[in-house]
Amino acid sequence: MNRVSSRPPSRRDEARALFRNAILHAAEVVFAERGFHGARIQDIAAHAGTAVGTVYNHFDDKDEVLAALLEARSEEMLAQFAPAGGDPRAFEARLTARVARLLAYVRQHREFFAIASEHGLFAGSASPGAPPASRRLRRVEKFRALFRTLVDEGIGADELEPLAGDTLARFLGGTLRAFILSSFTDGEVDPSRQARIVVDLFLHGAARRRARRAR
Amino acid sequence: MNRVSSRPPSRRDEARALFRNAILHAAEVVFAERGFHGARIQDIAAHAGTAVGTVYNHFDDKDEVLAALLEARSEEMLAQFAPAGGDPRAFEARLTARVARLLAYVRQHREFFAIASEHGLFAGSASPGAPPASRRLRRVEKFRALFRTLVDEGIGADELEPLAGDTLARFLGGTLRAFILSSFTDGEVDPSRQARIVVDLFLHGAARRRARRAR
Amino acid sequence: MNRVSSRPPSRRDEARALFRNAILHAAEVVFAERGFHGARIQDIAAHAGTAVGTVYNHFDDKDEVLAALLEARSEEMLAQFAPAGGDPRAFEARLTARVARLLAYVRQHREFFAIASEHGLFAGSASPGAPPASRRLRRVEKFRALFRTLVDEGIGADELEPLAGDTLARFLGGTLRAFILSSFTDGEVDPSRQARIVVDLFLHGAARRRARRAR
Amino acid sequence: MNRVSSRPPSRRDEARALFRNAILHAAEVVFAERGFHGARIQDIAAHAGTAVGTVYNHFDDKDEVLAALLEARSEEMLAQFAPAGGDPRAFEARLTARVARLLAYVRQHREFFAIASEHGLFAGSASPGAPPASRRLRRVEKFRALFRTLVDEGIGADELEPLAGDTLARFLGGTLRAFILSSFTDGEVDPSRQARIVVDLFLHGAARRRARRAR
DNA sequence: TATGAATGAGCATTCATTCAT
DNA sequence: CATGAATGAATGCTCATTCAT
Repeated sequence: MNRVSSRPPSRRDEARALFRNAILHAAEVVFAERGFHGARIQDIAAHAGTAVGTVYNHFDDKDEVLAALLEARSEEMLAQFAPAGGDPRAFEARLTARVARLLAYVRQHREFFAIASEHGLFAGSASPGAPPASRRLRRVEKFRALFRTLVDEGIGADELEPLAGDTLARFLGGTLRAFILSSFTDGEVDPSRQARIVVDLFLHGAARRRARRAR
Repeated sequence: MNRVSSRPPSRRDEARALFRNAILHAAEVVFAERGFHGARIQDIAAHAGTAVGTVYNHFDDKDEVLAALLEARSEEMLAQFAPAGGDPRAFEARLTARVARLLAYVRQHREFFAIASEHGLFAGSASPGAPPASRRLRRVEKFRALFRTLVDEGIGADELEPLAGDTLARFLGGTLRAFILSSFTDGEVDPSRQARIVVDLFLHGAARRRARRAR
Repeated sequence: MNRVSSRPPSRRDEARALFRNAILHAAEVVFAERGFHGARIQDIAAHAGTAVGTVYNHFDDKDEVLAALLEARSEEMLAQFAPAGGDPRAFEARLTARVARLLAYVRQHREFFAIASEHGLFAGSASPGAPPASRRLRRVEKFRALFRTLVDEGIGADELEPLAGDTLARFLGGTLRAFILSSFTDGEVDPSRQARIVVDLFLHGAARRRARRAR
Repeated sequence: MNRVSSRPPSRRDEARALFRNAILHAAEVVFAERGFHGARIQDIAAHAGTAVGTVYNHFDDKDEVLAALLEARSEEMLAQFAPAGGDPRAFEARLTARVARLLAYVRQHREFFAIASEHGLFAGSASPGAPPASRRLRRVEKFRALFRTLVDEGIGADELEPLAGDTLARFLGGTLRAFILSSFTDGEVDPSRQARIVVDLFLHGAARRRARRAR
C-alpha cells in the first residue's frame, strides 16, 4: 500500500506530507462544495492555507489532485472493507460487519463521495472527458477485485449461488452503491442496522419470505 | 410533459422540431464523446449542422441542452419501463418483461447513458456544481416514483417484503444501475437473459438456494 | 503573393480583413514598444480596439501573430527590393535604386524592424526557443534567395566576383543589415545617399581608392 | 573590468569562482538550447549541479546572469580580436590575422553566440523589453569602439577611405556578423580561409576586379 | 429565425524570487 | 553559503453567450 522506504521520514519529508495532506483535505472540501469543474485551484490553495504555486509543487495539475484524493480515499475505503483477520463468525455475519465498517467510513466523508461517485469511484463506466482512465480504472478494479474475491469465497463456501463472471460482484457493488448514495440524503442512520439490511437484501432478495425458515 | 397545444403542428413548428432534434442528437453524441464540460457548444452545433446561435435559439444555455436531453431520454426510458397494460402474467414475469425492455432501450443509447448516469439520472445524490438540481431531481424522482409504485404494488400483492421507506426502491434502482452500466462494457448480451438474472437477484438474492422449492 | 480567389471579397471578408489588419498594426506597435515577450495579448487587443478573444479568432496564438506580422512586412519589404522591371541603367545604379527603396521602406517601420531583426527576419541564425523555424526559415530564405538571384545576375553580367556559394549573398545581407539597423539609431538620413554608400562599399570595399580610375 | 582587489584570491574566493563559472557555463548551454525566455533558472541550476538559491547567491536576477555571460564572452572575444602587439605585417595581413582569431573563438561558442547576437551583442539596435540597455550598450560600444579604433588607424595609415562617422565601423561589423552567423550553419570551415575572404570583401568589395593590379 | 464573429470574464499554470533551515 | 520548497503576481487562452446582419 505504501511505498516501501528504507529510511525513516526526515523532518523535511514530514513537512512535505503536511502540505500534501492539507491540500488534499482542502480539495475534498472544495470539490464537495463546488464539484470538480467548479473548484478553482485558488480556492483549494486558500482552504489549505497555502499559495497556488504550492499546490503545483505537490501535484502536476488539477486532475492529479482529484486523482490523488480518489486514490487516498479509495485506499482507506478498501481498508475498511477488508476482512478482519480470523473472524470466526458465519459468512453473513462477517459480511455484515465489513459492510457496516464501509458504510461508517463513507459517512465520514459523505460530501466527498458525492463527487467521487461521479468521477468513477464506483463507476464501471468510463466517465468521458476524464484523465486517461488508466489510473481510474486501476482504482475501480481494486474494488471489483475485492468484491470478486469476496464473492468467490462465498461461492467456494457454498454460501452464494455460483453465477458466472462478475455477475455477483456487480450485484454486490450496485447494492452497496445504492445505499451509500442514499445515506448522503438520509439523516443519521445507524450503519450497523443499514448494513444488516443491505446484506440481507444482497443475500436473500426482496421477495416475500413466505414459509421460509427463520433467517 | 409537452406543452399542451390546441392547434396541429404547422410547417413552422415542424421546422423548429427538426432543428431541436438535430441539436439534441448532436448533443448526445458530443456529450458522450467528451463529457459535459469537455463538450463545446460549437462542437454540438457543428455536429448538428447548424450555427452556434441556432443552439441558443432553441435552448437558453448549455445546461438547458443537457437538461432537455436527459428529459427526453428519461421520458423514453420511463416509457419502456412502464407496465404493459393488462399483462396477465405473474409478478416476476411481468417485472422481468419490463426490465428487459428497459435494458434493450438503454443498449440503444449506451454512450449517452454513460454521462447521464454521471449527471444524476439514477443518482440519488445531488451532483454538485450542476444545474439548480430542481430540474434534475424532478427527473430522478420520476424514476424513484416509478420504482416506488412498482415496489408498493409488489408489497400490496404480498410479493415483496414490506420494508419501510424507499429501501426496496433503492435496492431495485441500484441493482438495475449495476447491470445497465456493466452492459456498456460487456459485449452483446441478450437483454431478456440479463433481465431474468437481474430480477432473480432482486427477488431472491445471491445466497445459495439450498433445499428451497423450485422457484 | 496573394492567394488566388475565384470570387470577389464579400462584405464579410472585408470585415475580417479589417479586424485582422487592425490587430496586426496593433501588434506592430506593441511588439516594438515592449518586445515580443513583454507584449501582452491584452495590450495588442486594446490597441486594436478589439476584445482579447477576437485576436484568437484571427490567430491561433501569440506566436502566430508575430509570424503573420513578420510575413506581411517581409512581403512588403521584398516587394520594395524587387527590381523595377526594365530599368535600363547600369548594374550599380539599379542596385542602388533598389537598396534606396528598401531603406526607405524600413525607415517607415523602423520600430518594428528592431524586434523583427531579433526574431530572425534577417537572421541566418535560428533564434532558439522560437516557433518550429520552418515558417521563419521560409521567410529568411526568401531574402537569401533574392540576394542570391541578384548576386548571380551580377556575376553573370561580369559585374561581381564569381565567389562560390552564398558568400556574396551573405556579404550583401550583412552590409544591408548593418546600415538598416544603424538607421534606427541615427537621425534622419537620406535613403538615397545612404544607399549609394552601401552599394559603393558592397561593390568596392573600404580600402583606400588610390590611383584607381574614376569609378 | 574586474573589480580591483588588493589581496590574492583566498580559498573562499576560489570556491565562489567555481560556482560562478559553473553557473555561467550552464547558462550558456541552456540559453543556447531554449533561448533567454525559454530558459528557467531551475534548468540552469540543474545543469550547473547547484540549487536554485545558489544562482541567486551569485547573481541578482536572471537578467544579471545573461549580462554576466555576455560580458564574459565579449571580453574573451575582444581579447581575441585585439591586435597582437608589434605585428610587423601589412595592414591587410594583420587585420586578417585578427579576424581569423575572432572567427576561431566564435566557433568554440557557436551555440551561445546564436542568442548573444539576438541580445544585442553586435546589435546597434536596442532590443526592447530587455535589461536597462545601459549595460548592453556598454558592451556593444566596446565592439564599436574597437572597430572604430581599427578603422581610424586604417584611415590614418591611408589604408581605408576616410568616410565620416561610424560608417566603416558598421560596415566591418556587419560583414563580420554575416560570416560569423553563417559559420553556425555551415559545416567546418577553416577560419583562416574565411578570414581572408571576409577581409578581402571588406577591403575591396564584391565588384569584379577587372584590370586592377594584383591585390 | 439562422448565422457566426465579437466579446471578455474566468482559470489553470508558470516561474522568478524569497527565505527558513 | 548552499539548499529547495513556498510564494503569488502575471498572462495566455478558452468558450459560453450575445447581437448585428
